[in-house]
Amino acid sequence: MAWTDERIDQLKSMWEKGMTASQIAEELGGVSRNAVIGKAHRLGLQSRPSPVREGKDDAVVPAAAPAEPRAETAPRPAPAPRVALPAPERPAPAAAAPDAPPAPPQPQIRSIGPGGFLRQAPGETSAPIPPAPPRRLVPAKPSPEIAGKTSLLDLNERICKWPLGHPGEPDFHFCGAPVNPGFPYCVAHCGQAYQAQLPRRDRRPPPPLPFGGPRVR
DNA sequence: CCCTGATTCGC
DNA sequence: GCGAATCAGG
Repeated sequence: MAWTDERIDQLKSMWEKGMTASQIAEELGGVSRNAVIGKAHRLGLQSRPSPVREGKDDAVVPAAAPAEPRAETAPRPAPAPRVALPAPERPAPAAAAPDAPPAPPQPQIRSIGPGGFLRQAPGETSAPIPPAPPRRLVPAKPSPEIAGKTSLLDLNERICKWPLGHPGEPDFHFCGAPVNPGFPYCVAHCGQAYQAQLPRRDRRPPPPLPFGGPRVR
């Protein structure tokens, strides 16, 4: 899959929103997590707190580190906080200071409501029209019967995909046991899914189907 | 084990 | 430029 301008824009946008490389890769499709990370770096996107990178630095850095061990990598400023909430408190607008320049627009005191929207500030007359916080959409759980069972959405490389029940039934789900490595099913279901091929002479011809079933070669 | 991002290096 | 492999940490 090629890095088209559109996909690069999507990558930039999602990276800056703070989505993980895995999420971005999944969303874009056709690329791996590593590809996303590699591309992000090549694009010069700002790196983010990595579990690896921030291993040390207590009081060590300011104390004795004017000498740069590596002159190549520019010093990375501390990552900005992902959300900047308005200051919790503000002094009243300067009515007692006639000489003071006009106060810059003051951030309103707002609180966060359920769902992440910004509540209207007290005394605020016009609706703030809160920008909906970017949220990652996740599929809703289909039905209560499926609770605790392995649904289609739970499938991955390492759990058994053997279907139990039938699609459309309320409790249709999948086995979910750990797979037999290298196979899509657990050991038990591999036993059902795969059968040793017998020599021709040992094969029993299938009984004739009443409706003239699929042709057997 | 699962996950994360960073880095390297052969292509 | 690309991304799998690898590293290193949570």
